[in-house]
Amino acid sequence: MPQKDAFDLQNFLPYLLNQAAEESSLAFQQVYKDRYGMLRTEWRVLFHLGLYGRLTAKEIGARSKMHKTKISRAVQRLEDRRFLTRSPDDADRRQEYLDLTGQGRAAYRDLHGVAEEYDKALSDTLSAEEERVLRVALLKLARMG
Amino acid sequence: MPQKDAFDLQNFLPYLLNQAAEESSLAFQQVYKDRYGMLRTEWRVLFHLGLYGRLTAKEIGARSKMHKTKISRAVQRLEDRRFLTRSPDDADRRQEYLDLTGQGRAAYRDLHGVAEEYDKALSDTLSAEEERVLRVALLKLARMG
DNA sequence: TGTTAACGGTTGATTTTGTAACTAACAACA
DNA sequence: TGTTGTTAGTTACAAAATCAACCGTTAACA
Repeated sequence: MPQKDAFDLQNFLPYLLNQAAEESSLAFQQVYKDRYGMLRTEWRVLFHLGLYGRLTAKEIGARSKMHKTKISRAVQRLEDRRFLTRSPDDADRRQEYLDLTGQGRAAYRDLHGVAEEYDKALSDTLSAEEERVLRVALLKLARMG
Repeated sequence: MPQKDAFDLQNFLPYLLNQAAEESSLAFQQVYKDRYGMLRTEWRVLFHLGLYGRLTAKEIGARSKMHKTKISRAVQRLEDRRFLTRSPDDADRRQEYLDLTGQGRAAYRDLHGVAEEYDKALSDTLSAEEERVLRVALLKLARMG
């Protein structure tokens, strides 16, 4: 009993967004995994530190909306692999500052370049107007702007 | 050493898509989880069968791009909970046909309605033109059209 | 036919995530 | 100060995703 129905999966925004997100992250994911053995959470933490400099785990959480346990584990792994260091905050000893190491900054610069190129390649599959509207709409849906 | 940089995370399409996808699936996820104890993979299998009728696991894989192990386990769980049944294909005994049970169809109809309403609510945060362009762009990025 | 390769689907081991409970430090205020 | 509540971050355990190896069937073709 196939339902001929106007509303199918491809019209459902959450599904559509998920498919587009998955498809569009695939190739980039491969790069940070192959080159640096990183997971998505680790790449995100690295990017935050590369972009904004010294941050605490909490600040990364506020910006990225990742859960604190994810961040905690990503920081742990990045520290193990010498991509970042921690330093205690003497004013509030519950938290610690995170800084990229030289190696971390090198990885960040490398991946940042790859991301920028990759973003350009994706944008090139769209018209200028499509791209502009897409970014605005996504920001709204992600409630980031 | 904060890098003042034009290209930050919020400009990176895969990141933006991920954030929008996550944010926009949250509320709907809650519904199929609370009402039917389903996971995302299970909801997807249910929807495919509800929309297109009898299918094999392989056909679901081709349409949804989910990995076959995910589908296998989702089918297993849906069968355990009496949302679908399997029948052997005598012409090719490697595969089996999947059909929703009455209970499965009822769950599908319910969730389909919820999805449609939810999609409408999401669309309402966008202008008509934004919505139109967004859907086209997402289909392109997901390589579905 | 007999052999080999490919296919649909499942299973098991490992990795990753999610949820809750926890520790240590700080804050508020009697 | 002392008590109570909150916060930053970690850990333990359960749930889920991933990956490779696997089983039984079918296809290809010598």
